Amino acid sequence: MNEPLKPLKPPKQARTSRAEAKAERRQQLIDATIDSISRFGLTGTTMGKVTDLAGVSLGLANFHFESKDRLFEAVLQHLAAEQRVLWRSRSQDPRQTSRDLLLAIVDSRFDAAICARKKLAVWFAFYGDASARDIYRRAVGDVDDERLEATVAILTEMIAEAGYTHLDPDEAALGIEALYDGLWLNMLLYPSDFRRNICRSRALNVIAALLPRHFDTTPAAAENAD
Amino acid sequence: MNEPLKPLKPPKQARTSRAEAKAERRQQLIDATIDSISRFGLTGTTMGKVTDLAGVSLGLANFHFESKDRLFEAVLQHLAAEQRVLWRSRSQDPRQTSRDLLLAIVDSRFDAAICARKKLAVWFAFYGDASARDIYRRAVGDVDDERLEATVAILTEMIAEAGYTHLDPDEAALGIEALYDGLWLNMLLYPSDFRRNICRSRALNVIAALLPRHFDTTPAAAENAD
Amino acid sequence: MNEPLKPLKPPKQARTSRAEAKAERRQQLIDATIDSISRFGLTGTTMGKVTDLAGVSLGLANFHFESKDRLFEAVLQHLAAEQRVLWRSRSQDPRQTSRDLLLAIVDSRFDAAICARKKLAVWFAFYGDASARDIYRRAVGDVDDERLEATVAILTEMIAEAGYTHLDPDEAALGIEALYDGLWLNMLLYPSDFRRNICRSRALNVIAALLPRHFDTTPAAAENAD
Amino acid sequence: MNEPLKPLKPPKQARTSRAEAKAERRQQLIDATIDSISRFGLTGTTMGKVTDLAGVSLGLANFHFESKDRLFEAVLQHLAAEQRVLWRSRSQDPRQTSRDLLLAIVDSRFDAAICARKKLAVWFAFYGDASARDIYRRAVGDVDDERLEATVAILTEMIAEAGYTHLDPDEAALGIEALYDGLWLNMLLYPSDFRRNICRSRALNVIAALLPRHFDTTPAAAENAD
DNA sequence: CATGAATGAGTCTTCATTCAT
DNA sequence: AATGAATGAAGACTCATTCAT
Repeated sequence: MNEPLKPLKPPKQARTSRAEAKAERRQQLIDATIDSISRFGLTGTTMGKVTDLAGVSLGLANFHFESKDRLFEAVLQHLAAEQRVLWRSRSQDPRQTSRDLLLAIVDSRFDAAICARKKLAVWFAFYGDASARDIYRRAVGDVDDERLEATVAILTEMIAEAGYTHLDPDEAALGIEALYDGLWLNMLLYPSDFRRNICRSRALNVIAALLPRHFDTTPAAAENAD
Repeated sequence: MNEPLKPLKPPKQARTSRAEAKAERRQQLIDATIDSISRFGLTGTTMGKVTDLAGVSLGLANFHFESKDRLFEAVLQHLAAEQRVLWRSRSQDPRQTSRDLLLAIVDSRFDAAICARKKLAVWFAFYGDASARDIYRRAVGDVDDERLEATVAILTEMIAEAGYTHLDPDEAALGIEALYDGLWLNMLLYPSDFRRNICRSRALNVIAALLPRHFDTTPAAAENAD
Repeated sequence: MNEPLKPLKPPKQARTSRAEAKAERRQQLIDATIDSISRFGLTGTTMGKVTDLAGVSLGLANFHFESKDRLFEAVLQHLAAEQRVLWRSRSQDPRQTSRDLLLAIVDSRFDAAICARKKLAVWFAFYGDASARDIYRRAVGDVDDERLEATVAILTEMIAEAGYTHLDPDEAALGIEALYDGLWLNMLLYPSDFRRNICRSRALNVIAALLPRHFDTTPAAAENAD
Repeated sequence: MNEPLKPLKPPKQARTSRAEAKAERRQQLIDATIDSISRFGLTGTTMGKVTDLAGVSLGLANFHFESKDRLFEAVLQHLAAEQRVLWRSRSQDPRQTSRDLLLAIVDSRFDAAICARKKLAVWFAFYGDASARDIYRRAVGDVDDERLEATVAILTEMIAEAGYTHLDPDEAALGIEALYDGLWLNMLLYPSDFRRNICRSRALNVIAALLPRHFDTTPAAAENAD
């Protein structure tokens, strides 16, 4: 418990410009914060631990971020942006079908870099803390909405294509998004039982049950879609 | 911000025996803790706030529970027991079909008393806090397992009844349980958009898609099952 | 650390009169206090620990003794009285020489029951605590003075008998009494290195050096005097 | 009783380097702790009183020393080091006889700076507190041993020089060291009756009785040796 | 830019004492 | 007599934030 925290990375490297050095410091602190939250929780994350992990002095965190809350906000924005960029980069091709676009969302949701255990811990730390929930909504509410709307649009198209009558795209989108969250929670709470790839195919299984005409419904096929 | 916290209940009532009075005090403190966690988060919940809300002196919390952690543990055990009792009481009748038994789980998961916003906040507070996760597992891991196993057993029976070949009961059970959790998260984060009944039927929609022979697949029918 | 404290003695025994039962309870609490101080120090001795060790309820200590300080005072008085009674009982015989009387003091100072480690711990606990020093002086100052005066009287006689000219009885008495205390401290701090009998003969060695005509000065002889 | 504690020294002085300022602060806190223990005992010494006496903020004590126990350890180390340095500085000269060397020990034991009442109180506070005894042994056990061994060596030489046959150097060393402790206790408990110089010569009287060939045995001579 | 000493409010926990039963 | 629930003041320690260097 009292062992000193080891910095995540070697102290310094060859710098380039002034602005880049500054951005580097910020990122260093954000990474350290993610690390700390995942290890000690939001409660247990102190400016001291963050700066220790980042290998910088205590004062520096308050210099780059105005306060602890601002630092937390930056962390969430970083994570949301990371996920958004990945998703967008996989949804660029105009030749993609609606099925491709839905898979792009699933794949970015269950990408190895995205749902690293550290990062899941951060998300749920903010969900779980009443006072941090405001930070959450302020920082990533828009990104959440954007992705949900995209899912609705995709499902609307798929439902039209398949001619389903019993499926409401809004309803289905909300159900699917909720499913992702639930699976993320499983990965966080029981990481050894719930590996990333298994959860991804589990999500696809449910999606396949909802949209049988677009997805082969045999488990084997779902695995292949990986 | 500094306004004094009002006690949840009138200070005292007609007492009975000494032991009952003690149990009453314990419950009073547990209720106050739930209230505090939902309002201020795990981070923001202090012994002082809890005892203020309970309308008792600061020292009493440490007298009845040995420490803050033990108090938290008691809170989780209370919540888990409450849900388990409700579920069990709805699964008593030997004439219930497997469909009935599955509905009993859904109904207790989305029961008004169970998913009161306060209580959802408590669950996710513990999910989200790294150090509280141990408390969570210690306090309710068994109950979680029990319910999951029951779901697997029910689904195994339903799959056999319906003759599905593409559905694995373990997989489906994990998916469904994850869905509940995800919907709970929605209720917590966006309570005005995600009302309890809507989430319940949203869960049933997905279940119906997975098990079409047991559940009518039209949304209207799902609503009726309420 | 958290193991429950076991009561020193079986809870109750056949009572006799009312007054005796009361005295018994008091002694029970005094013994428990000695035990607690020796194990946890004055700082670490709480009314709760004392009553746990005594196997009685918390309220009882405040019933028999008015406060913690009064309890402590009673403890010191008990210890001082015990030692005084032993010394007096060994100084009864009118045929005793001055040498015998001095030995009676040494023997009661290094009696097994008197310098049980527990009790040494209590003495030094009170010496060492600034605020407890008043309690100490109030409780046993008189007994200390009485024994010192007796020593001075004995030494005065011995010096006269031996015809020493270089020895002041007051000085010598103070030196000898200080020596006892120093040896007691050794027994307390390093109990395995400083056994009671060794310390007793060590005291006698110094006394023998001061009063060679009354005490054989060979170590072997000192041992024999035991 | 509630009068505010006055800082021991004027708040600030001309500073030098950063590191020196830090060491100064540490010493300031150690001095304040000695003051507090002597006035209020170990029990009555709180971090708040210490920092008040030092004229610094509460948090600073935990910044410089990790905890109350560490602070106490530092205090003992300081006192032990102070005494050791004094003794060593008086034992430097190679021309010193064994008698000189023994006097150097006595003189540092009864030096005005060393047995200031404040400091005596600290020593006995640690002797008397069961839980503090570990701190004591850890902090100064080695220094105690070193001085005892030196005394044994000196006595061995003196006994050889004088050709005593009845005196064991180990025994005599332990007796003499115990005597110092007992005299210290007198100075602590009854400061008005037991002044430092009187105790010093009282110690020398006993030493003279043990080693008559090295020390003149008349009281007057002993006083002269001051 | 960067450091880290310093502050002081806030939190958990302990504990002597009281008092209704 | 005896119990033990209840009180509330007090203490150790933490930590976000500031600021002189």
